[in-house]
Amino acid sequence: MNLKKYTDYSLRVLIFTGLKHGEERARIKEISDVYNISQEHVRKVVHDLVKRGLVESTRGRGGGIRLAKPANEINIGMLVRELEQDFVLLECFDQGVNHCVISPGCSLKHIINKALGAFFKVLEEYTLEDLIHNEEELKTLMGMDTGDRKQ
Amino acid sequence: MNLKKYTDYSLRVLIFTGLKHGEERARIKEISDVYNISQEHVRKVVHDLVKRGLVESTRGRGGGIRLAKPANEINIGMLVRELEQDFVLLECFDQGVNHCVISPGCSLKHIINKALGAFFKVLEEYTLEDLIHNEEELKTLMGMDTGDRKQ
DNA sequence: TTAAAAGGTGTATTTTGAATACATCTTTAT
DNA sequence: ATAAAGATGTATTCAAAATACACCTTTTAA
Repeated sequence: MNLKKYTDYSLRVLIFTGLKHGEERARIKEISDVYNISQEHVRKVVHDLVKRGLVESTRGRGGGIRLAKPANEINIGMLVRELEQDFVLLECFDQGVNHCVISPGCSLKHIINKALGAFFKVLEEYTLEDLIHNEEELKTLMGMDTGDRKQ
Repeated sequence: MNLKKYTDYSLRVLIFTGLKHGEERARIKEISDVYNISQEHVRKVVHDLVKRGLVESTRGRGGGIRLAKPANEINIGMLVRELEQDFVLLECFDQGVNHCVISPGCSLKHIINKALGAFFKVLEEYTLEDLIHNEEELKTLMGMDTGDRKQ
């Protein structure tokens, strides 16, 4: 059982971006440096987040990305749901592939579904804001605490 | 997000086995036939369940497997936990691999862990007995309803 | 007006782990 | 003895994720 690294990266990109305020923008290069993830991956993730309407980007010199909406409107549960798309926890979750004869009378899928629901219910109680509430600590960890990162 | 097929298979093997009573035993061949899973895989799964002490097997003619303890003592949550072993939902779940700089101050892992806890809490409310409560229906679906499957 | 900085996009390759298959051994009832 | 049943280790296949590469477009400051 796992989530995709992609999901992990996306969340981290949002955390980083959420620490920028006003006209400040996060650059792919910065994000790539802070997390030690290749620019290529960050690019992909960012592009995807733009398509989903979670961040907005500006091209060209002085460009970068910033959140497309307030951090407290970005729900973690919904985010993870979107990023992970398919939840085929059991063969029978995917009609069309399923050929388990007992699935019509099998309670397992209901139980697993209920558990999955509980999983997301918890995630849905949080927003990006909860992930960046300790802004100063995070900035320190990222080496953004000096305030002069003009490169 | 997904579970291993292996986990799915294991649960199904247990369901089938749980439908046998008294001195009746389930044979790998039977299980393989009912679910249309190759004997090779069933073999692996069964072997694993034996090692985990969930079923006991008898070799030789007239052999087969049966539950090693009452169905209501086989907890679904514990089972899934065991079968899925590693839950590295985020990079930072695996110290040793993790190199995310913000992990010491990152709330995400706590949230995900809480959600995972909720997932298992639901599963832990059920035992194998709950999965075979509709014994007759399951037997019918499996083509075991005639009562004479002596092959 | 052009060069550099920034993101956009498609495709290719690598890696990993699950899924599957094969071969051969051991045990035991008849 | 032998056939039925499980035990076990290894090898192969396959798919998906992870990663890398190449090149395009937009913007703006010099």
